[in-house]
Amino acid sequence: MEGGGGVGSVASLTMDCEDMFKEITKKLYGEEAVGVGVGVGVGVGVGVGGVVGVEFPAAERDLDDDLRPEEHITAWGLAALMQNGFPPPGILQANFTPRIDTSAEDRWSAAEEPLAWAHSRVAAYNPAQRLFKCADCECVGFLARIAEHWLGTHSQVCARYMLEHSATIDRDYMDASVCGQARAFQCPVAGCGFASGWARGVRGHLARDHHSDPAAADHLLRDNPALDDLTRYLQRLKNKVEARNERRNGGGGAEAAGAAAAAAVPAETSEAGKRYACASCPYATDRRDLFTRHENIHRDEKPFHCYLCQKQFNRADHVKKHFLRMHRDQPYDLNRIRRSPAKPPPPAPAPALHYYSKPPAEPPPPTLEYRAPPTLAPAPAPAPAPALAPGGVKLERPPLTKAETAPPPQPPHKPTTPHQTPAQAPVRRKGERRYACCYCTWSGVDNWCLKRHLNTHLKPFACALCEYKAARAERLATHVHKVHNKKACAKCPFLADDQAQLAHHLRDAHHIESRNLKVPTGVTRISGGSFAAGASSDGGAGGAGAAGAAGAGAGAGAEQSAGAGAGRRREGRAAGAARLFGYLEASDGSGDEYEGALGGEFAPQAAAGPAPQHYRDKENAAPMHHAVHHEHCLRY
DNA sequence: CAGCAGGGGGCGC
DNA sequence: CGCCCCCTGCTGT
Repeated sequence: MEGGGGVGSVASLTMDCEDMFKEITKKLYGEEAVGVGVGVGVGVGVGVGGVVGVEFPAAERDLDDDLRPEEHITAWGLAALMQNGFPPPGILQANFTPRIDTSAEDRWSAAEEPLAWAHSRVAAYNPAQRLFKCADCECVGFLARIAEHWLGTHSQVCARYMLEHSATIDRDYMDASVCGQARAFQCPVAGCGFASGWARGVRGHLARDHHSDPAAADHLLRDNPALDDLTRYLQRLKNKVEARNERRNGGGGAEAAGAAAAAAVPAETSEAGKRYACASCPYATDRRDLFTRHENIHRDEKPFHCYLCQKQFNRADHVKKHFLRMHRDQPYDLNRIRRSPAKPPPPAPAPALHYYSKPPAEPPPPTLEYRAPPTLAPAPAPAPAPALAPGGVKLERPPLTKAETAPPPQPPHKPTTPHQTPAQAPVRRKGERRYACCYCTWSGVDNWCLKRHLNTHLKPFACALCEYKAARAERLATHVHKVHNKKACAKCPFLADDQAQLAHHLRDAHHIESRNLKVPTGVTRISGGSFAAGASSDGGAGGAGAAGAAGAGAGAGAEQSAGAGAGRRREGRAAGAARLFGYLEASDGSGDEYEGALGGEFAPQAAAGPAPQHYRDKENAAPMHHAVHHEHCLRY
C-alpha cells in the first residue's frame, strides 16, 4: 500500500529538521516538551506515557519527507500558535492543561449529533483557541486541517465506492464494512496504488515518485464531497459554539467594551462563519475564488511570472502591476504570464481512486497556456500597435486606453493649493500613465503612490497630545512613543504608558488578548484631537473596530459617500471608509476643501462620465480622500 | 520619502 | 477570471 518512501529514506532530512524542531520546541515549550514530544521525529508528536499532543500519523511521517519543516509545524499547530500566540507548555501535554482561564481556554465542545455517514462527531471545537481537536486522536488544528486529517486518517470511507457511486454521501456507501481503510487520499495516476491519509501526502508522492506537478493533487482537497461535508459539519459546530459564546459574553461584560469593541463583535462573528477556511493560516472567506487565490500564497510554486524579468508571482494582477511599473515600455501580454508547468500535470486518465475527480471534460484552458519561448526575447515585435495577439488571444489593452478615452483632464484645482500650476507633466513615455500631484511637480506611477505622496503635504496623522502632524502612521507612532512616551491603542484613543498597560487595556476594554494581535502599530489616526480610526493592520478586527470607533467620523463619511450617489456601497467598504476617514478630517480645513471638491468640480465631471475608477473610488469615504485629490491632480 | 511587492476585497464579465 | 482598489511592509535613497 505504502508507496516507497520508507523511514530510512527520509531519515536524514528528518534528523535535519529535528534539530530545528528541538530548538523551536525548546523555546516554545521548554525542555520537557522537547524530550518527550519531539523525540519521535519531525512531528511534534506522541511521547511516552500517554502524552498526547500534536502528531502526524505514523504513515505520514514517511510521506511528508519533502515537506518543508515549517509545513510540518504548520500542519498541526504552529499556524494556530501564530494565530493565538504561544501558549504555555500545557498545549503539548495530555489533555491540554489549561492556560489562563480554564473555563474558556480549555472548553471543547462537540456537536450534539454525530455526522451521520461518519458515525462520529469528528472533532470538538474550542472557541477560545479557535482550534478543533480530533475526536479520535486528539490531534489539534484549524478546521480544514482537522477535516482533512479525520477524513484521511479515521474515516472508513472507501474512495472507490464514493467515486463509483458518486453523487451523494450515503451512509451505506460510507459504511466501514464496505472496504474500511483509512488513507483515503489516493494517487490520481492510473495504476498507482499509493494512498495517504493526507492530500499533502499524495502531493508529495506525485512530485517524488511521478515527478509530476504536485498541484495535480490539489483536487483532492477541492470539491471533495466528503471533505466538503465534513467541513460544513465542523463549520456548523464552530458557528454554533461561537454563537453561544457570543450570547454568553454579550450578556456579561459587553458594557465594558466601548463602541469599538462592540463593532468588532459582528466582524468576529462573521469571520467565524466563513465558508472557506485556510488550513495553514487563520484566513477565511466566503468566496471560493478568493480562497483559491489565497491558497497560492502557501504554495511553493508561484504560478505566474513576468515574462521579461522572470520574477515570479502568486497572482496575475501582481504580475500586471509589476509589469506596468517595471516594464512600462513593453507591451503587456496577459497570455504570457502563466508559467507553464515544469512537467505537464498527469492527465489523471483513469480517475480510479480518489475522493474527487473533476469531470475530465474540464478542458485545460489553452488560451492561458504559455509556452515560454526559448529565449526571453523582449516582447515579440511590438510592431504595428493594434494587434500582437498571437493566436487570436485577448489582447491586453494598452495602458493608456482609459486615459485616452477619458475626457481631457480639466485643471480644476482648489485655489488654495500652494502650487497652483497644474502639475507639470513630466515627459511621458509611451504607454505610460502618471498620477500627478497638484501641490508640486511630483508624479507617480499609480494612484496609491499619489495618495501616499499627498500625505506629505497634508500630514493627516495628527498627535492628540501636541501639534505634531505626520505624513505617516509610523512616524506618529514613533512620535507618540518618543516624545510622549505613550503607546497608542489601535482601537480607541486610549494612550497607555507602557506595553503592559496597553495589553491590559486591550484585554479589559476590547476583550483582546494581546497575544492574539499582530504587532500593533500603536498608531491611531487622529484628527483634530478626536479619534478617527485605528491603524491596525488586521483586516478583520481592525477594520471593524475602525468602523465602529470612528463614530461620527465614519458616519459622516458614509453620509458623504451616499450623497455622492454611490448606491452599491458594501459593508466592507464602509469599514474601509471609516478606517480612512481620518484623511478628511485631518487635512486642515477639510470641510471647505472637501465640499468644494465635491460639489464644485467633482459633480460636473461625474455627469460627464469620466474615468470609471474615479467614481468607484467616490463610492466610499476612503476614496473620498483621493476623490478630492483626484480633482486636484491629473491623471494623464 | 518613494518604489515596489504582496495580500484582501469589490466588481464586472 | 481579470481588473481594480485598498492596505501594509520592506527597502533604498
